[in-house]
Amino acid sequence: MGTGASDFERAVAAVIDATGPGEVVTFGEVATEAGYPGRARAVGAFLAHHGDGHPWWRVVTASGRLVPGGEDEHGRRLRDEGVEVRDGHVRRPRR
DNA sequence: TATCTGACGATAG
DNA sequence: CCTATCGCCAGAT
Repeated sequence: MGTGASDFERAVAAVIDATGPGEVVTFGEVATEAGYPGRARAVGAFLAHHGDGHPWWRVVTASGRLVPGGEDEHGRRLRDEGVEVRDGHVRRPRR
């Protein structure tokens, strides 16, 4: 076994799992931090299918936009950690 | 193998 | 703030 998850998924999961409460990161940031710059979409795909078990709610788009279709739950989770959420979007983590 | 889709990113209008 | 377009990659069909 060793072939289950790819290095990409493993690295991405590690970065997301390394985030702390109240901390917000973007998909592109996670990809870059994981060592795979430009794979922001792959990060989203990973969370969409394997996000369970990881603090996926701490990951938002580069514009601070929350998960489309799950803004209510996403925003609720972030607010629960002390993150300022405004109308389905969080204060831009990147300026 | 080709094509489509999508929890992305950036730029342009 | 919005849509449109292009570039990017992984998984599904």
